Amino acid sequence: MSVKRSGGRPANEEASAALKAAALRLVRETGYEKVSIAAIIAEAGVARQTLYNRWDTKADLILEAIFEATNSYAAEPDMDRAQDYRAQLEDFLIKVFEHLKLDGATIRSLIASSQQDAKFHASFHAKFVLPREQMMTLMLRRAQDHGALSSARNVEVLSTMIHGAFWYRLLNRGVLDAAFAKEIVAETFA
Amino acid sequence: MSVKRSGGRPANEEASAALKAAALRLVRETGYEKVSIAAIIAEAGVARQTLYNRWDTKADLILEAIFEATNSYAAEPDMDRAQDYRAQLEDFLIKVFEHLKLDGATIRSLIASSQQDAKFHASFHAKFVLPREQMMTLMLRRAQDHGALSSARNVEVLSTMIHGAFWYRLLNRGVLDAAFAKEIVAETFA
DNA sequence: GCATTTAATAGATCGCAGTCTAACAATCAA
DNA sequence: TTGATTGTTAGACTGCGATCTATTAAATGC
Repeated sequence: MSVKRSGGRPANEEASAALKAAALRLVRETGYEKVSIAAIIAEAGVARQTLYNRWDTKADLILEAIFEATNSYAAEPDMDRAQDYRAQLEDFLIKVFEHLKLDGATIRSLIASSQQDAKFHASFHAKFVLPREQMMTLMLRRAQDHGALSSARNVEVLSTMIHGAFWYRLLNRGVLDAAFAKEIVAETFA
Repeated sequence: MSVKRSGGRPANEEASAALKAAALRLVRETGYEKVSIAAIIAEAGVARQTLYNRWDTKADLILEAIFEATNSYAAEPDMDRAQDYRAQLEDFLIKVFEHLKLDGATIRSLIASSQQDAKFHASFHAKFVLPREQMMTLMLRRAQDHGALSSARNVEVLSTMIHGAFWYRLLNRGVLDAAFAKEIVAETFA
């Protein structure tokens, strides 16, 4: 996949790492909108163009920084619970909500950015949105295959409704807690 | 409600109307992001400060322009169908989706703006989001009161899931058509 | 008329994301 | 060593939303 290239100065990997670290720290500390590119490159100690050599926009940088820091958790459903599908969904939602306490504000800003920039929307959707949607659909389908969920239900639509519910709460600054997770599960399996 | 005031040049109502008309036309024609304040005031033939005397931000102006142009339709559920609650919800969703074909892109941009500006979020939520959410909850509650929907369901959560589903589709450029409306209704009354 | 108050206007200014330029640095191939 | 290629740097520049300034205009009360 790597492009053939002969010669040329190699990109400085430390610069990339410093930029991601600076971006993540500043954004979590100060908030996406209040952090300027100038502040990020000052903190990372690199030139402005070095950032734009690697990422197209501020949103692309922050997405990658957040993604690397968080794709380790809140990503996989708990397989120890493979027999109790309601509990598995509830645990999964609780873990997602837990993560949103840390990065919810940033993710809201990334969703906003994705509405204003078609190119960023495509990469945000592919890297962040779609995998989570597919995982949810998979969980529901397994529940359906094992009879925990009626075979008459449309799991894709249900998945959209569940994801939609917490996007809606996130974007409208509603409460995202364990009680809400329980309520979603109750409606899903009603 | 109007503040007592003696003297002072009266605000020019034509300027407000011209600004809203220019904003609405340009935004529908060109798209929210591509329309500049400079273009709007040029089209309306007023000074920049005149716009900012009336609205705090571009988003506030566009919200009011869209709102005045559209709160007439897609706002009320069809009372002729007060006996068939599934059909009433389906019709309502279809009407909302129909409107989104015209202004969906603009509303996406307003949702994005509301994530980046707390003050605008408050007014967008109060004027646009909350009334629609309450209407949906009311429809579901009536269905529940008449036995069309199980009394065990939580109508607030259901309302969030339904609204969430089409926010999610809207923000992710998914298809919002009559088939999706039918599917949502099917899952809601499942 | 005259002082006061509020609007409208043109245009300068600010802050910030993103682009462009020109000089310099690090690598490979010959 | 030399030339080609790509990366880094500092800083100028652009575009746009929003603010600020100074001047002029339209209303009121005395």
